[in-house]
Amino acid sequence: MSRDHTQACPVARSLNIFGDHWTMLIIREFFYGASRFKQLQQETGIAKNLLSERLKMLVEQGIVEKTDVGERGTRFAYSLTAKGESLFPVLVCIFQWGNRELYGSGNQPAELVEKSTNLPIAKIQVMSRDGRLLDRNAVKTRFL
Amino acid sequence: MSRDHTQACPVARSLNIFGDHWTMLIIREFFYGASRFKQLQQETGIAKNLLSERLKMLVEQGIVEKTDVGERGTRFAYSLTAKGESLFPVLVCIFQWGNRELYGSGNQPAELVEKSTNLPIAKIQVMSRDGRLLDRNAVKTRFL
DNA sequence: CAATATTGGTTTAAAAATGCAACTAAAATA
DNA sequence: TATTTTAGTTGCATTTTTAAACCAATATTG
Repeated sequence: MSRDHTQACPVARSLNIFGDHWTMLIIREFFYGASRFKQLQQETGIAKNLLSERLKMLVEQGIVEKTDVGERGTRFAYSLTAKGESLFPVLVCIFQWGNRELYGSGNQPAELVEKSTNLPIAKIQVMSRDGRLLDRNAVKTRFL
Repeated sequence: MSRDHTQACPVARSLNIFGDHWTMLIIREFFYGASRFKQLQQETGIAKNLLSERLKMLVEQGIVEKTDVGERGTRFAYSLTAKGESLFPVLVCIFQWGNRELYGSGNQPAELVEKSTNLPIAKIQVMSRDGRLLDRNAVKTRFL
């Protein structure tokens, strides 16, 4: 990745971690159940050296854990930490945006459903704490 | 940006558009009210050639509009289209994740509040259509 | 148990993208 | 009219990415 953003902004700081072509795709694979290096590499199509670097970075950032699974060997499993799992809404949000805006209606390749009911999940929206829908003009950033 | 993802996945396709170091930061500036080239460049810190390229791409993608504001001149204003505005939840989601996970509690540089009340907005969450909270294990991707 | 295949990488070189500074033309301002 | 500002473009050095080859340890097969 290119030089880090230095701004004291949560968006800029987040982009320092997953603001690139591959990282969010790796995270997606974790949500789809991948855990091994090979899986991650094949499912995303990323080059092995980049995957290696990205995983190192994600482990450093506390987003991914690396555990030994080969009886004192060189076999490892990668998985999301709690911090990594908390990216779930971000991933869902990106999924939903792409699905709504990047395909003709009815041409979507997939949809997110609740496992137990098979029903589509709700559209993610920005709301007030008492449940009113907020459009972008109703929200501002308050600097602390 | 690097070579396009070819996967038929809404996440991969979205990353082809904003999966880089700068694009989401440019979008952030639009939500903060920027409209001119100079503003976007100064607030984000992006190099001018890159900003130029990114804006061209965003206009092509139908996310940003370029309008002439200088009485038949070379003065322009950029603004989000409806497609661009629909990135608001994605941006909010990234903001909230960064704010919760990347700073010690109480050290957040900013928070998102409702303009009219000054109260913090709700945390964005993944829910079923009837309003139940869904964790990542309760959701799956159904391919169509 | 020996031979083969798989995993989880590292290394290298070429291609592409980024960062930075210098330059420019038109328009706005003084 | 002179100066400044805007909205870029151009060129070059640096950094990243891509793709392929290579490797050691482990697991699987016969």
